[in-house]
Amino acid sequence: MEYTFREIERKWQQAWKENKAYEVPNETSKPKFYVLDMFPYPSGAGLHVGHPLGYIASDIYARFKRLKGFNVLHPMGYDAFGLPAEQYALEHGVHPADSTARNIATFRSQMDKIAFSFDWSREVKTSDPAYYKWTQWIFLQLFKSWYNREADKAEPIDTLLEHFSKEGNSRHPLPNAQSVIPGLENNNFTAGDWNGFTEPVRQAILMEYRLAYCGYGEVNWCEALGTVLANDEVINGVSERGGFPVEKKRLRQWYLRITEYADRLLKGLQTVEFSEAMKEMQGNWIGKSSGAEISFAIAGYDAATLDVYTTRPDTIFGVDFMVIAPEHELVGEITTADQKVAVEAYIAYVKSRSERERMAEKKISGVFTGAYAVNPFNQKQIPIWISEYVLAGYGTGAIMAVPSGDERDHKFARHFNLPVTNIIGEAYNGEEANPTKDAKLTNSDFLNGVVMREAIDIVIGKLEEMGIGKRKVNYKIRDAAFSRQRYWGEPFPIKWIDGIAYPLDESELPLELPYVESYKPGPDGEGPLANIPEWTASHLETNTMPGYAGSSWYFLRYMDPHNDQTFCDRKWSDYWRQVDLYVGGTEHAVGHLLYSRMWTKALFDLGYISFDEPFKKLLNQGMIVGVSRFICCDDANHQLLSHDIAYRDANSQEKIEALQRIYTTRRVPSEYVDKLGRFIISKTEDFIKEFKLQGYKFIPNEDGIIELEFAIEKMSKSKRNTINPDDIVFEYGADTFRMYEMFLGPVEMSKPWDTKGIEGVHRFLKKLWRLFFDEAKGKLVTEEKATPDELKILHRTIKKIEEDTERFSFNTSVSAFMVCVNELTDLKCHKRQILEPLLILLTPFAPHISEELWQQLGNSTSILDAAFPAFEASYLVESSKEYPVSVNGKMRTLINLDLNASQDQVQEIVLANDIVQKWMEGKPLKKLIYVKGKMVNVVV
RNA sequence: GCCCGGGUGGCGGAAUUGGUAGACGCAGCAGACUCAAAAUCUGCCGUUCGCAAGAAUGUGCUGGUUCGAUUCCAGUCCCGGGCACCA
Repeated sequence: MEYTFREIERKWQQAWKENKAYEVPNETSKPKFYVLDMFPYPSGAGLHVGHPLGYIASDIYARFKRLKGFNVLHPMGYDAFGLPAEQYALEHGVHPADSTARNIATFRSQMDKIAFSFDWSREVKTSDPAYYKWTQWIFLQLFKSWYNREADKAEPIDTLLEHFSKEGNSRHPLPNAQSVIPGLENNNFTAGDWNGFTEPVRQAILMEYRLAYCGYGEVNWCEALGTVLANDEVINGVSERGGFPVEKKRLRQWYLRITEYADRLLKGLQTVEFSEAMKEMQGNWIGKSSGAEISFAIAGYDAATLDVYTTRPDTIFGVDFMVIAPEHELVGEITTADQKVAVEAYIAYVKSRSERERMAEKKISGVFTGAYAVNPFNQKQIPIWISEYVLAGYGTGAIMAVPSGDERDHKFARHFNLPVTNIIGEAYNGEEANPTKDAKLTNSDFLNGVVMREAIDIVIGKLEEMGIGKRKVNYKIRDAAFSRQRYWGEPFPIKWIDGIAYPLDESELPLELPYVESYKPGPDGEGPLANIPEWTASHLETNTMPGYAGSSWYFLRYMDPHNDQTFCDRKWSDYWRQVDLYVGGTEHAVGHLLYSRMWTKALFDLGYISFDEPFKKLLNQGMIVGVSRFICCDDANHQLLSHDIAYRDANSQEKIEALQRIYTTRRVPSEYVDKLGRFIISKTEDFIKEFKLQGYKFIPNEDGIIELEFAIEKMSKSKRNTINPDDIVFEYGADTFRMYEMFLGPVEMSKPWDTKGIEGVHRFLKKLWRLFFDEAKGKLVTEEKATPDELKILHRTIKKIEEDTERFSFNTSVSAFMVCVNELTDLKCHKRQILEPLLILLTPFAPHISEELWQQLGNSTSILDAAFPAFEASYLVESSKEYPVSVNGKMRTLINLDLNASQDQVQEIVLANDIVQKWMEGKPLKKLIYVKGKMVNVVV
């Protein structure tokens, strides 16, 4: 009997489907385990071999946990709303709903061929009204909540109303001190004020507290995409999708008040198992820094103080100038008449520069305002400058510049010839700033001789005493822009009446996205929904939610996917709780992962779930990159040459360079390349036709082969270097494909796809098959009792696979199978006692062949329900009495030492001494060291 | 510039975390079976010297700790990733 993988795989996939083998009950006595993949965005390109890497890893782990007796939730779905589908719609006139449905069907068929153990009965699609009903519902909960800083948690807005009507906002000042509320003189009000406010004023105030709120703000506007983007969707001044320019624009936007969660998002990182790199990235994004806010008096100007934020209050005597952002509110007021022209010119110049220019050039520029601040400790007058290197959006938009300690301040001082006060003695060399915290202060009045690190607290204490400063923590993270001027997203369940946002009633959900023929932008930066008369007539919000809305909570919906009464019954979220293992790429480090962590915390605060971190352990899979091939091309002579022919004489760098001037290269799509990376000769005609190379001739080498050059690149449809998993599965089977992807290397690592290596894994499965069947003799399996050597092989393998799989080392697991099968083949071991447990071990990796052989052994139930075999330590003890000995630190040989037999160390050493002495031909032994109970080291 | 990773054969990668480096696989070489091919099997496969047994050397580089270092420490050079006027 042969290993007919296509037939076997089709048969079992069918059987598992019919038996609903992967459906997971909520009600069971088993312990739970939740393994989740980041669900895909169903793009039109379909899956390539890089995509399933993480899915295979998580599938193996899920199946492994199932064998170990867990009730494993392992679902899959689609992140179906989003920009690309709409871009595609605009370009091709296909409705996003249609193209998305078609793409999902492709994804599904590709995934089915790889035999993932997903419970498809729990599938979710974020664009499904039954799903986004609850996305809208959660949005409403955020809208109807505020963050109580005293309790450090979100609460329903009603509790805030209670505070307001009893005591105004004295205990709960506006989260954003810079907020401007029309009709409210300053941002503080009493209970009496509150009760006297009109409804619009009250609503405007409440909006400033809501966790999901609408306001005007500087946003990242992308003209080409016609929408606003979140900070994490903008990279180096261009959009992540498409690379279009992004500019700052002031627009009405919805936001999530994620800043209120900054500290908890940071602290929560300590409770989850994310990679250090991932924690670092999130930590950077949140960007916590602590220091002080200091109010400087402005000479001759009493109306306001100049407030700066600094992490280094210890350097206060080194402040040589102040710098404020060009947008700073005081600019107009403090600028002296002399400087007015220069300042206005500078502000005009700054406005003329785009975000990108600013970032690309980093020119030192600025202008003096003519005004002076006063150092509160020594009354020194400090000039106030304006420069674009100070950002309006961070801290107070003003800094105290300490050129001896800060590189940017130092450059600025140099550029404008400002004096530099040295407050760190020899630690400052006069050439460049030294940001140390460990120097002793000089020129610093009462701080002279104090180490800077310690001076920080002293200064803050003094400032607080004087009432001109306070300890302050700052974060880089900004509230997340939550609206898109787009069609293909969740509509906001909000109605605008007389400028006030009213939430829809829960009974009105879902607010369905209307079907439209055109996705053209609406008027005045509004979304396409503004083009629909019925929509605007009902005063509905015309923006839609961003792509990350639906993905911020989908892991909860899988627990209770068909519930139409609530987003997820508390009973089931209490059972499944956190995702135990979350697998996905690093690209979502500061987007999706941060947002879903915030939503989880908010839902936790509001009492809807019982945990406040969604993902317990995060495994980041690497990318599988492609190998692109290029053919050497001699355009002058119309020849396409085998690489070795073209570069035959390239024995020096000069010659190589000379040849490179003669030849160019042309990209060869993967379908023209064989497994060994050579051009497939039979396709020359097609290639010439496709790339319009009429008259070109192919020049193979002596062996009739056309060798190609290669480069490692990211797989992409446009580069035509993708490998479709369907093709691999067709040629080798899903089991081989699964094992090979794991065998390539650690899951976390990026690596190039190399098709030729897959043969080895395929050979392994055939070899395994031959332990059970011989083509001529038929069934080989016997009921004979296993020998100790065979048992040793089995139990060692069980131990290794269990340990390696538990620590996600799937590549070494696959190797362990190969070693085991090689050894059993050598021993001609065909015993059921050995082979049956081996099949169970293999099930997570290669489910089809395992199930087939399992049934062939006469088992009546599915191997999916088998129990993971336990190893017996007794078989693992080394039977050999030989131990390695090192002499002078070098491992020399094995000698006959019975260390296990004796518990008495002295006896062992004597024994070793004896033998080693003999072995060393009488050379004296100076020292004998007993190490680790198994190793004897001798120093001569 | 700052912060994380990582440098091991021709290649992908192992090494129980301080104990015989190079498992497993690919590629390569030699052989068996075969009319032949495929498939399968066996042996060899870091470098240098040697007919061989064997010896020396070897985990980016330079030092250090140790009986013993791919593993720990210091310095240095490369490669990959992230952040980047955040005061």
